[in-house]
Amino acid sequence: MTQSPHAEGVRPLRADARRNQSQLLAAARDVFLERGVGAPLEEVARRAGVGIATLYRRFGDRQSLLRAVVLDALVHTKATAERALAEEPDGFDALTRYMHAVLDLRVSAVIPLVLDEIDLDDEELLPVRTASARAIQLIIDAAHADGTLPDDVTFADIGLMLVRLSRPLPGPIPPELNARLAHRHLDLLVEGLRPGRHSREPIGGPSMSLQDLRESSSRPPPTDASSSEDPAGTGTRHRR
Amino acid sequence: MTQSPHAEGVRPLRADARRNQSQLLAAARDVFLERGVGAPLEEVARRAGVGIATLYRRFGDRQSLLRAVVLDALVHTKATAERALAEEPDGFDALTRYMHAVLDLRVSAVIPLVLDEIDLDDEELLPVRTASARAIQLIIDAAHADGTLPDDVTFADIGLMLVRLSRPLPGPIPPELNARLAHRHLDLLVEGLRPGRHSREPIGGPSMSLQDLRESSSRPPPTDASSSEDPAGTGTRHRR
DNA sequence: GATATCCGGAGGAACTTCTTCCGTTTAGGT
DNA sequence: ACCTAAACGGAAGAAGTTCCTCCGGATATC
Repeated sequence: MTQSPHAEGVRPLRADARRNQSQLLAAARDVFLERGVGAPLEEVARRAGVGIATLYRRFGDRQSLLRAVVLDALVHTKATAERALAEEPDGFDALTRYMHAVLDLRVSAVIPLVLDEIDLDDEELLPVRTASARAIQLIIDAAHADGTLPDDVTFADIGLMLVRLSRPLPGPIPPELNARLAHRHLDLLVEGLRPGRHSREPIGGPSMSLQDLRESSSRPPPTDASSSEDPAGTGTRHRR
Repeated sequence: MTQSPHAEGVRPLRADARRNQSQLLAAARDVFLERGVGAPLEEVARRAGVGIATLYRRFGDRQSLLRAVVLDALVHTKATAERALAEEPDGFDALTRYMHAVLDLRVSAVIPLVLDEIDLDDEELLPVRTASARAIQLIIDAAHADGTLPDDVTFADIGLMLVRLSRPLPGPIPPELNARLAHRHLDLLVEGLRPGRHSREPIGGPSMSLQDLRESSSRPPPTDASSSEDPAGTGTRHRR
């Protein structure tokens, strides 16, 4: 996943080892998000489809694994933010796009999770962290500047709402539904609850009743009730 | 906390026992919310300020405790919903008020949490559950009816957003700040992100920078940057 | 086809959590 | 003020998890 900037002199990993490493990283991100940073490492290994020994071989201990997950998250977040700002002329559009993209990374909630587990201020993490924060701040500044985002909505608001939206909902909800709900709820936040806004399009994602919700753990989620697109249900399409 | 409908023939609990029971219930709710339903019962007891034996004396096992927490949650939710609907003429106002009140109960996220741990369909829980759901649905219907809530915003949307907002944010955030942020983020959802809405008042709660956020685990949260009220910082004041 | 690199899973050590038991404390009536 | 049934707390053995290393076997790469 990460294009690891392999230091010179150290021979690169064998192909299978590299593959396992990135699978472990992805699995760790998901497991830590779902069950907290104290989750059993055996579950991480299992979900990555590798043996526990491989996890210990790639990442010496829980700390290193956490650090790697965070580093990965920061790098991707920064790239995502920069791309959004570069490609969307309107500040609000850039912000919206950034937020949806970050949800797909399933990454924003990792940083607060590890806050009392690892040191974010060391020389490896600090620069990436600063750069990432700056990239996000640029988007927010842009949205403030062209008046499309109220001044009292700040960095922390955006970041924390992303944390709330990124965390998988508790209970036996299938991951795919969870992802679609996250995007729908982001739409809800972005478009607001009140009606009568300038020609509001219907929000994306499944419009579910309590009944639907109850059945969602067994059956596949209902097709979008309010809109027609995304028949394949890839789960990555959404408004805007 | 609950006015337990003491069955006849069974002598009522002694005063200290009753107090401990409700403290345990509150502690259990918080601990399960923070660390999941698998959290050590010893921590529940510690937070309730009682010995572990007392927990086992009041609630035979983890299951019973979970059931009691859920029951408590449902009863309070229902009451809150009914009060909101009765006292607010406007549908949207009722909904908003209900949502803020539920956040204060710190209760909505418990139901999904226990979904695969206990049976919600038995004869004790089912009626309360149905009644509670109906009360909420009434509010939503009212808001739909007088056009203050878009039709495609459903029961599940409201419920799940409350779950997201009720769960304490991960990381070392003091509980009091967590509560204020939850209300602020609800305001964000309710009022939306876009500016220029009909004379929007500033949203409540701390308007924080990344810096503020970082320091929030050690220092007390900053006084509201955007508004002046709530100098005592009781944490229960918010917009609307 | 040789070999350095990597893999998986078993298994003992260490730790966490559960749950009961019993001597001590306290509420509430007289 | 005193008595007693009711309730309490914490210690401690049992049971269950999780950690982490070691080694025989598999596989990528030259």
